Amino acid sequence: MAISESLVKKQLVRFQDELFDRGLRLTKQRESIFCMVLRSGDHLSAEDLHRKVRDENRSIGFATVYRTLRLLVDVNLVEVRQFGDGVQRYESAAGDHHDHMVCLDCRKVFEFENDEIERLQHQVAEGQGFEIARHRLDLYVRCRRANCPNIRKPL
Amino acid sequence: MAISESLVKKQLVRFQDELFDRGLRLTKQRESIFCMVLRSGDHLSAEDLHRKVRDENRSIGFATVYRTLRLLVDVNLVEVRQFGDGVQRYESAAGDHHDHMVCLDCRKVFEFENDEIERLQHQVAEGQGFEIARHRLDLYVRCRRANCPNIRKPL
DNA sequence: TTACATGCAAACTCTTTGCATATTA
DNA sequence: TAATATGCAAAGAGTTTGCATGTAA
Repeated sequence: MAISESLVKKQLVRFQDELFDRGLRLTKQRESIFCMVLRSGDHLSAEDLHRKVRDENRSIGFATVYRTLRLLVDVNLVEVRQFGDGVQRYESAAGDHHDHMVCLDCRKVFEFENDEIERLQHQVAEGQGFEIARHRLDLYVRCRRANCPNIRKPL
Repeated sequence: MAISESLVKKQLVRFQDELFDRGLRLTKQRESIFCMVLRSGDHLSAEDLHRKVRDENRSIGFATVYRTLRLLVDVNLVEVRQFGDGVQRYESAAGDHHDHMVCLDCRKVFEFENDEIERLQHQVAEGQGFEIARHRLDLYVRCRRANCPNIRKPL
């Protein structure tokens, strides 16, 4: 989901605070990477992010991208997704919880929320004496629409 | 889920048929690997399977395990699972559809079915003009029970 | 005897780590 | 200046592929 510029600023402040608490620093690279995640509003892989961030900062390395993403995940500002193609994708943790619908043809990712499904999940888990820490619900669909480019190899 | 011996036989026949249709052969290695998936009733990684199958056939190689699993997945006799630890796990496709509950402490995998959740998923997808090809619902839980060994590193 | 299957090792993809250098408080 | 951060390249983990050899119809 896309994010407002004021929320971008808020998130950056939170990142800075988390870093400060750990004796770490908000560098240009870290800011650039986190901003890219926030502004894109998409589900980007480390490679996607590296490519995009290099447009701003020519010499940024893969290792920095991965290290920054791990840092962001550790402080709960970013969440990791995996849609079954062996690549991790990253998304801002700001905003409401949602699940994902992935088009097997064009690989576009749509988000959705359904409180009733959430409620039933908790009911199922509690019925067996468990407490849900987190969950993942991915619907793999075929959009069958004219605007589906269907250009990438199917999942 | 564990599987009856009669179903194991039935599944092997289906495998043989699929192989025959493609001009391929049911070898000792392929039989051994598929039987292990069927009988274990667990969610095993390629490494798990390789280790177990080597007890029967000392010289079996990793490549054969991977190649056989891909073959089985291609003919819809086996399904792939990924619970977020970067390892693919394999499970017989025989038996009813079910979702998974994974304990973050002991990594034990429990299966469950909930028709109402399934129904709502289809409702969500159709509401947006999509048709579900498949889906994945994983609940990550903490069992908090005395019998949870909690010995492996958490996911 | 011809095609398919295997085992081994090498290659591959994605991600992490080691290390010397650069940067920041 | 002392600690953290970076970029590069090398290492890792999991999986796939190339190739010579083995095996089955």
